Amino acid sequence: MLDTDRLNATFAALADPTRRAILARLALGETSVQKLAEPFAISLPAISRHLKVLEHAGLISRGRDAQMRPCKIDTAGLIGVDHWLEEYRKLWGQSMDKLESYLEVMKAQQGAAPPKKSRSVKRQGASHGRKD
Amino acid sequence: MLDTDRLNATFAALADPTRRAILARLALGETSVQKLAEPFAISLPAISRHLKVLEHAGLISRGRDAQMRPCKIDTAGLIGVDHWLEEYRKLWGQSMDKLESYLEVMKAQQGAAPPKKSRSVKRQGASHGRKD
DNA sequence: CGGTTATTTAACTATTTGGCTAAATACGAT
DNA sequence: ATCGTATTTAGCCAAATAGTTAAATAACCG
Repeated sequence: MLDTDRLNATFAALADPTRRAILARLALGETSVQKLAEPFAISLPAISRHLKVLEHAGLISRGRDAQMRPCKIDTAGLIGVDHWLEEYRKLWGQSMDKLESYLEVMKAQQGAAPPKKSRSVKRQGASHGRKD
Repeated sequence: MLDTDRLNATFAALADPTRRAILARLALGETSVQKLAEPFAISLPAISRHLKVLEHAGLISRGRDAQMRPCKIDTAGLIGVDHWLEEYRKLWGQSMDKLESYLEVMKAQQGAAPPKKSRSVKRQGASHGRKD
């Protein structure tokens, strides 16, 4: 798959709020299709198709556990976006400052805790309260 | 406009390779619609509509110069994407090394001292092959 | 004013997308 | 084998999208 097609697919996948919400849920950890479907008012087949789109976009991958197909985030798609964005970050000046302060923090902590940027990483917390 | 709608629009806009190419061109500087259209095999009205989509997505803005409507990048949309991505960056560990080496390069390039605040990042050709 | 250039709007068509329901498939348990 | 649960495929429809050409608008030029 060409880089260009992959980006087409990834951005297109991210353009749908239901799919972004699914991704937000998956950021908390692997789950079954049913569990993923719960918060939404749409049919299971609809969810199934959203998942196919996300998978095709390199945003999730799927395993097999009995009759379930647990989904988890695949970072490939996100990294693709991040990399694409890299070209443009120089356009809004803050990059250096941000990187600088981030690095400062890291050095101060010397490999102790993982990124302490903006939000905290709640492993268990249910509310990822995104309106997303 | 809700955050969610804005993201829908931005991601949808970025899902089209023509629009990404337009953005890549605009990263080099402001231009007229005609100039923007040149590299493409599609009609001017088609370009015009792409521009409308990009504008609506907060990715470009337009001025007026005689009968031309020069377009330039609006960082708002890109920053929106970057911010959305922030939630997910923790999922792929590489951040430290990458930031580290990036900063290293920057320091090497603009004379000894670490760029304290807001040093504008020089354009240094290099890296990222653009297939877009 | 009338002409030329730059860009947009209108009207139409083909394709894609997202949703639905009903039916099919895949496993595990009985 | 048959049943029950989990998920996908099929077929249908409505709305959105990307392209087209032709016509409209906007601003400058003589």
